[in-house]
Amino acid sequence: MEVALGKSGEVVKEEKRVESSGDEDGYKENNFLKDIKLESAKADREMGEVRQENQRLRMHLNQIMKDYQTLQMQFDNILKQEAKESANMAARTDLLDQATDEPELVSLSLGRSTSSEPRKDQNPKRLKDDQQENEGLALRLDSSSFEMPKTGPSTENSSKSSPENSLEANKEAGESWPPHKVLKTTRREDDEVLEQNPAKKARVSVRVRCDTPTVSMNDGCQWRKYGQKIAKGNPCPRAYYRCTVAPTCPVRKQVQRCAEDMSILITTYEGTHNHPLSISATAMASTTSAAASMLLSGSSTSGTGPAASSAGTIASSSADLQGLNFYLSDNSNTRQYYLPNSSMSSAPSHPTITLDLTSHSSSSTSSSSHFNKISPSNFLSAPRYSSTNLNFSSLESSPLPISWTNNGVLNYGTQMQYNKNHVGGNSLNFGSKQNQENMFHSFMQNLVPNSSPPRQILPTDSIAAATKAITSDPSFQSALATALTSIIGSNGGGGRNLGFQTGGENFGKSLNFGEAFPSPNTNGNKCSSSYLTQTPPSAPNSLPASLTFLQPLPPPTADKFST
DNA sequence: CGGGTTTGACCCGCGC
DNA sequence: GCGCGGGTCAAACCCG
Repeated sequence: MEVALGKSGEVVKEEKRVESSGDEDGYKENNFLKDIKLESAKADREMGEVRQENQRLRMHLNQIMKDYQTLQMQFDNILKQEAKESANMAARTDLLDQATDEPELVSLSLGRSTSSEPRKDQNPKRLKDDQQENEGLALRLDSSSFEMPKTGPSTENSSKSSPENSLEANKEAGESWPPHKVLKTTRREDDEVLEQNPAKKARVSVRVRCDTPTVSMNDGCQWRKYGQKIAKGNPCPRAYYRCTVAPTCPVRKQVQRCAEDMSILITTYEGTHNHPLSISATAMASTTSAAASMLLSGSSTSGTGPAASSAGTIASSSADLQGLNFYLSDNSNTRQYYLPNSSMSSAPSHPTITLDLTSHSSSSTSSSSHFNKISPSNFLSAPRYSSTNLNFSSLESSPLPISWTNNGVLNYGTQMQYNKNHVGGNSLNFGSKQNQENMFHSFMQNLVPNSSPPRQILPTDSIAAATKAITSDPSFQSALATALTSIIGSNGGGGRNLGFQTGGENFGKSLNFGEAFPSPNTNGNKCSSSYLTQTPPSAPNSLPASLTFLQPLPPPTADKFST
């Protein structure tokens, strides 16, 4: 009994305890409810904040969309304007061709050119029109090598306007360089191919200022040196490199220092990469391809009688010329043509474009002067050669006009010139002195189509500011158009590779502005070519459909390339 | 040992 | 036909 009583007593106690505990639970419950209410209120407040933030973001988004549409409209206008002016350019090119009477070789040069490397064009003149087009685009990005996530009307357009796109794959296969061990045995085949496809490969020569004795262009590709030669008239040997990224890659390049100014490094690219490129290599490929397409389109207007099919190329080429300060001159008769300051002539062999990235101040040490004053004999000794030069140099008095802030806003110096004085009125001086190279390099580096997802998400203010700057500044519009056409025109068909069409409809959607436009090269490489930083091989460039302005690429991991 | 560089020889186109 | 010059080959060499 006691036990039972005791037990019952315990039970009672336990019940009381339970009651008391029930009271505690009730208290806790109340507190919990209070907490819930508090948290609910807090959540409401936070939700309100989130809503406000959401609204702000929405407003920002709307603003961005507005800016985007504005930009897109401006881009369309630019394209239309360029289309008009391309007709003028074609007409002038015809005049030029009549004057030169030297078809096929058109050397395009960015900036003044003291080119001491007269090119001997050895291939016969028997070119078919379509082959000319192919040749002209020899250095453009190979679309077949890339996985294009985006397809669309641009594909049709490009395929229509540039039948060479479809031909390029075959051409690639045809002129692919065999591994050097089988070079000899297959050489005849190559010759046959060349005979069948006598279109001379377009060459793009890049002149950069490089004070360091051993540094050469680090353009993102892997090169194997296969020869060296002392060229006549130049004490500096010319080195021959072959692209080794892919064993069958036909791309070759020549590296040589300018005889007149040893600090100037002349790198000549020839051929088309038939493999994915790194981002930095893509930048160079874009640049060179744009120049090549321009060159080709220019040559297509030469006296050899381009087919009507080249008209599209002409248009694209003229578009490429937009915003670039380049010079037309004819070496053969010491004549200068001022398209937007360009010199153009032709020779029977490799069409060559020279991108002169040397600063004007540096060039003043050489015998050549600014291209506005240059005598054709200064850059091409042989009368049969001529060149078209795209000049990124500007007048001496023009300090560095452009800088990018961390906000992604492009700042123009007050002396940024949007020169409309010249015929065609499309010259754009990218500033002078040594910084211009960096500017261009940064510019090019950030024009690299980027397929890799790691992309800086910008503060909307930065985007809006950048967009605003773009939409409001005609100079940058021109520069942007130039950069775009360097990609669009690179495939001669309106950027099929990049997944946007020249109409700009798709373009804007893929245009991203990185958080910061890169500062000039920080890797200590004195070569202006250092902007082409080598990217890790793990970043294959399936050519993206986006044009991305990114933060500076990491410094090159290694510069294997030396002259 | 493999890959890249060096370097003399060779090929080929062009001009005389 | 010959010489010149650019471009390429390939064995030897170098280097990590």
